[in-house]
Amino acid sequence: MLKIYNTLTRQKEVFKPRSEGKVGMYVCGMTVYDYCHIGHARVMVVFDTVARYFRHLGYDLTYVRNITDIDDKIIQRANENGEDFNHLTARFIDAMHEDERSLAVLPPDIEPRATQSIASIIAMIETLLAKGHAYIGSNGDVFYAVEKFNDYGKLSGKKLEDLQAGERVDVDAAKQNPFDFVLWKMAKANEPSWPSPWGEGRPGWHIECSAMSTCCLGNHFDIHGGGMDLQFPHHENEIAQSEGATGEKFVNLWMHNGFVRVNEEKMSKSLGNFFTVREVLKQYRPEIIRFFILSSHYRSPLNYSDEQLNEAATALNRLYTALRGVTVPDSPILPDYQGRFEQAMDDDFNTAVAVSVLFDLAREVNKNKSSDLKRAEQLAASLRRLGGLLGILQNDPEVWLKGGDVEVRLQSGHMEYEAYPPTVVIGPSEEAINHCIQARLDAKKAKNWAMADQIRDQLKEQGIILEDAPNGTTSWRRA
RNA sequence: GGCUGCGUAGCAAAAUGGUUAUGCAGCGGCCUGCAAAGCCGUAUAUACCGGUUCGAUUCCGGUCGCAGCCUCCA
Repeated sequence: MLKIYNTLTRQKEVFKPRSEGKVGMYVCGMTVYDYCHIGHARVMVVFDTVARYFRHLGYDLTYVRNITDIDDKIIQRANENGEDFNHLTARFIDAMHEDERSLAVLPPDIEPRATQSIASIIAMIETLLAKGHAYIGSNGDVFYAVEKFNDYGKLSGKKLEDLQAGERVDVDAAKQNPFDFVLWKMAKANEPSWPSPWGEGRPGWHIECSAMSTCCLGNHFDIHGGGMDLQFPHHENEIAQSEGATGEKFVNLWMHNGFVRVNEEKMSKSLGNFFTVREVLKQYRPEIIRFFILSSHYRSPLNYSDEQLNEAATALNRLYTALRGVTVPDSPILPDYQGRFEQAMDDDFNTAVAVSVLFDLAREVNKNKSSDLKRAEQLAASLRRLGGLLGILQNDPEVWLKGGDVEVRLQSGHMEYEAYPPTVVIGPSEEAINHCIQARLDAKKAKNWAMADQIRDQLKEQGIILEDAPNGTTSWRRA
């Protein structure tokens, strides 16, 4: 029985789809004026994992994640670069897809873009005006009137009278209430714009999500997700817009993931303390990042540091080490482990516990390797398949363990969405390593332990760890 | 000021009204020429103060500390 924490009710609820066996899920995606950072990666990985699990449970899922490809920051950045805004967003959409692909994030079913949804945005604004939820301000912009929506604040638990308007930013004189927000913004000279009943302009940020989500999934759908910081005002405003326009309930269940932090502080663009995915990828392989994200619960804060990433790498090595040397048959997942795994995931997608099941499985594989190979193979198959549900452990173990430090080369620009980023291994070549291993085997045969140990130590300094097997062979991996 | 949420062993991170989380690091042992990996065993915990209870880390109240939102932000 799947339970999910609902921000709207502040508790875990048994998930009940609106329509038997079907799920509609909308997640707020990126504003594409820069590269994705680890915080964005968390959203992608978390909701990808949610999507994978829904499908594993047999739901017919429609996963929609939008792209905001027009807003003030995009215009500003394009101006700074002396670049057409369409060109700018195209570049960063490509880059985002590369990052996603490297993190084993499966593409959403629908990826609507604001600039391709202008007609439905305008239609929704017209409805809001007609119903008296919106007005045209003195500057020509169309605003949403928050006071006309009784439930305003129900998601974030805020009351209009408690909010501190103008505390950090000047209040726009064109607004009737300081918390009214823009639905349609009039274009200044040389700004990108679209024709509308109110003049040339562009949509406000919040309206695009209301328009795109209801357009793709219907007026009322199951799940809406995004980062914690979108709770207010973005999601609050989406509710006001959508419910104001349709008169129907908008979303049953709101999911919000926690922040990635750096030194106990939110990683964010404005603080400038962010690490882009491609930056981190220079040092860590993508699966390590994914594992790092999944090793804590999606609603908890996640502290980013080298120590954490290194630990994730070590942990992942342990899982791959268990898989090493075992032929993994195409057998079903062992029921007891599947049960434990699902119990964890059913509890609000508790990936941390799900991962711990993988470690238990790894121990059992290791234990049975020498005594009961058949059993070990079955366990390994379960380990690999359960890992697959989380989007990890799909590499060849030998290849993974020989991978070590790599440089992942992303080719921004116009790479095929499907292409996996090529990795470049740092350190001695396989040929050189094998040569050393042979020399050491000879030394061992001559019982020249000093020589054998010296060779091993030298390799270790270069990040190569040797492991002697009982049958006299030596295998190696990169640290 | 208003509203969220959090405080678990050396580190990270789950869970639970009474019973092993898990990973890394540590300690002891097995294995090994010695290692590595693996296996077995083992230590260290629930911010503080009250309350409810036969029993609380878990529920309730308070204190302290931390983070987030109340501009844009995943």
